[in-house]
Amino acid sequence: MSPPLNQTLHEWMRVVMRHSMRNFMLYAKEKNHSLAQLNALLRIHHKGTCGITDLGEEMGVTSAAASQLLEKLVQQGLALRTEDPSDRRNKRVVLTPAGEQIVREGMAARQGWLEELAERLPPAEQEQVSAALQILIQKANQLES
Amino acid sequence: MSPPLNQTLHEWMRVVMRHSMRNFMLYAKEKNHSLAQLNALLRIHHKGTCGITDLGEEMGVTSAAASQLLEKLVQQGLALRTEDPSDRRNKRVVLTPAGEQIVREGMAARQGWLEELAERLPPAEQEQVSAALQILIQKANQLES
DNA sequence: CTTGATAGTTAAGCGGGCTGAAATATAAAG
DNA sequence: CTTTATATTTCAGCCCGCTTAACTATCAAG
Repeated sequence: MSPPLNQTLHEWMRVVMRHSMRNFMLYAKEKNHSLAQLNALLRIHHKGTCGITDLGEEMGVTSAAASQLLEKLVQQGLALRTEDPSDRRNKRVVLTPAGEQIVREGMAARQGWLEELAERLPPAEQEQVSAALQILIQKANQLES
Repeated sequence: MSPPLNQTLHEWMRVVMRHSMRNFMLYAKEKNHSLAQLNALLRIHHKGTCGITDLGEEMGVTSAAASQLLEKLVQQGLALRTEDPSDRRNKRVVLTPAGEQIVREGMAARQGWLEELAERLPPAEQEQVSAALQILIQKANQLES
């Protein structure tokens, strides 16, 4: 019998946060991006395409801040701003391939330690862990839609 | 048969990062702490007690930066600096109860969505997930020591 | 006691992100 | 056409964190 899931989750997240936050900040510094920029890339990646105000709300900042942040991303060739033809007040924001690349790298930087860990598990346990995570993933997707 | 663990981990981390990063940044803003400060608290919490230079190395910044950052934490009553009696050049950094509290709150903010998700799983799946995460936790602790 | 190494602090300067307010452009309503 | 609302941008001013470089304090070796 395993400990209650709540307690296990708490402990697990402690481990995850310690590693992934550290790795992510080091990656940001190495690549000369700010955390705010990386977070914005992650948001845009997730939403697919969205307006500037949406983006700001999502990140908890004013639309002015979002606009300025986006400008930096555009200058770096990581994102694109295009007008919405149906209402030219709105802009549509999307990531460039370079922007998508940064998102992928950032993920990899954050989860490298986990993959290393996973490799050292015997196949049976790998199977067990994979099955359990699939449950969580599925439930998360379900709650989001 | 579940998908390969590597692929599952990748997908899982995408979900975790999206939620936990967002929640963490919103928490930081709400409480008027910077991410750098929260990260420092997390580091000190984990190392238990350490010198200023150590802390800087851990975070990937110079010792000057670490010293300044720490000063802010001390002013806010979140950390304490004491001299090492055996070598008074060294300082020992520890968290105050208020500092520990912030760490706990930050974790809670990051994992709230996960707990909500876990509650909606049937008991059998909760058990299955908990068992699998225990495997990962154990392996992580083992790799760290 | 002097020399040199080590740990930490302080100060100046730089760039980044945020806000509030003003400005611009577009759309919708009367 | 005028008015009002919406989406975004620009600007000034602020705070923050980082770095380099200079400085202080302490220790250890000769």
